[in-house]
Amino acid sequence: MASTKDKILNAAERLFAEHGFAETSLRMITTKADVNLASVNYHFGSKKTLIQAVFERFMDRFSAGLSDELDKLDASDSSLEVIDVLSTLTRPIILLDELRPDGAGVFMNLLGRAYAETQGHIRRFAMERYSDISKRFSMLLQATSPTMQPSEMFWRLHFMLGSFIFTLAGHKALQEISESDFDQKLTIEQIIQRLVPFMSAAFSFDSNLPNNHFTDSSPNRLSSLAGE
Amino acid sequence: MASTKDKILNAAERLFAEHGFAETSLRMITTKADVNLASVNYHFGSKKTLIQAVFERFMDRFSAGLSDELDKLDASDSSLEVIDVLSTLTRPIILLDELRPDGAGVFMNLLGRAYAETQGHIRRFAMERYSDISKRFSMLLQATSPTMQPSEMFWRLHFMLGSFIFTLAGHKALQEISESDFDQKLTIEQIIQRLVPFMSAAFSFDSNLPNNHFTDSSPNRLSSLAGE
DNA sequence: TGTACATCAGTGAACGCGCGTTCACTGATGTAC
DNA sequence: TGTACATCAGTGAACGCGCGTTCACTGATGTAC
Repeated sequence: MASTKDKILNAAERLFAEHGFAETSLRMITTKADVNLASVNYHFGSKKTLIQAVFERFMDRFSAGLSDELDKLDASDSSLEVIDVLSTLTRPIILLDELRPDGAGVFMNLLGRAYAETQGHIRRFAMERYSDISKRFSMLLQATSPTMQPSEMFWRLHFMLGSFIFTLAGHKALQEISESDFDQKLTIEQIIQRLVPFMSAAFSFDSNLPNNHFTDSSPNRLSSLAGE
Repeated sequence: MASTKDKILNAAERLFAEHGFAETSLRMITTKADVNLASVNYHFGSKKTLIQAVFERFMDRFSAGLSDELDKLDASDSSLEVIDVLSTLTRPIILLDELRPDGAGVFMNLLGRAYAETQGHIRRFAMERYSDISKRFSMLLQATSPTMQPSEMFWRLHFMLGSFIFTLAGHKALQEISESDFDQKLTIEQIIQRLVPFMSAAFSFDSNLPNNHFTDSSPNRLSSLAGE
């Protein structure tokens, strides 16, 4: 039998992802968890710190999984390509999804909401607590593209992050449309396996090379910025 | 002097983007708009339909702008590349941003929240009302990549949509980090001008060609799916 | 031209409701002497 | 071994508050005869 604390966390993570933070009441959580209303404030202090605890529990599992994958990458002696680094995200996400129903979707919803916060107190907390793993990841990515400017790397990382969060947070709706329109029900794993090569191709794009016709069609400030 | 109805819409769109739908009360809106509390229900019927009206007003301006750009593209006789189609998104977004303070950020926030809705009543409404312009856009994109499977196109469109929404909705935080870390304050336009070529490179990636080493490193279900 | 009625935009105050939080309390287990 | 006290997990009921919505009403403008 799970402890009261765990029962609250389990119920909360489902409901937060389903309805959002503000739209989920403590009464909904405690009813679903089958615990006393006051026990949330007893164990977590407030609704705000409960949200933080739910996010933290997911993030810890994810970053542990990612850490394992990065270890494997460090151990291999072949030279790293962009796709090798991005592929390390796959298994940690799948693991979350297997851990509990729609784990990946719930996690990405929480992550998206954390990022969307205007005040950003969760984001600030996350950037501090998980700076090691995120630095490790971006150093490996940097190594695959040694000539890329750090600022360009920064923007591309966030472009990519947006795709991952948006797609996986809303994967249920997308899967439904895909099934009704194309008779093709993709699993989460298959979605990620489309997303990873797609993003790798974008990452590998060299904005310094005028090897494309884009630069002719409009003034391209990209190359001048990235090249300075 | 703006009408009461417009004053409500103006105040609401700012506050929704800043605090979200649920966290913005009608009292906050009517105070900011300097109108009577009951006038929201008088003009819009309920909070729910007010949200819809705010979203609709933004979306109408955006789709009108995009329609103009697509007209220009139809008029040109040169053969279209992916980047030409994606570039049509730039000006309509900039126009929203010039229309009112942080217009692009507010719009993308609303769009993101509309997509994140589990029940999706806004999404359903949007898909119906704006299906013409979105079909027109995706047909042009399809034309640049005639061999791409429709299902692959569908997923890539949403991967891209995620990047746009996520990046522009949170552009203020990203701009701040960029400025403090790289001494480089990008405008919205400059962000889009990094995003568009990045995404174009991803779109142009041909998953059917085994011209990359990716397929060797792990079982690649992509090519088999896309190639059937 | 005058009167009666209808429509419309807006208002001030109140409604009931669900919310997060608090508080006094219980009962079980552990610790000190 | 027995007693007193402390700590901990949990509970039931109530608290005050802010919420969206409603309602009776006002005053201005338009329309019919």
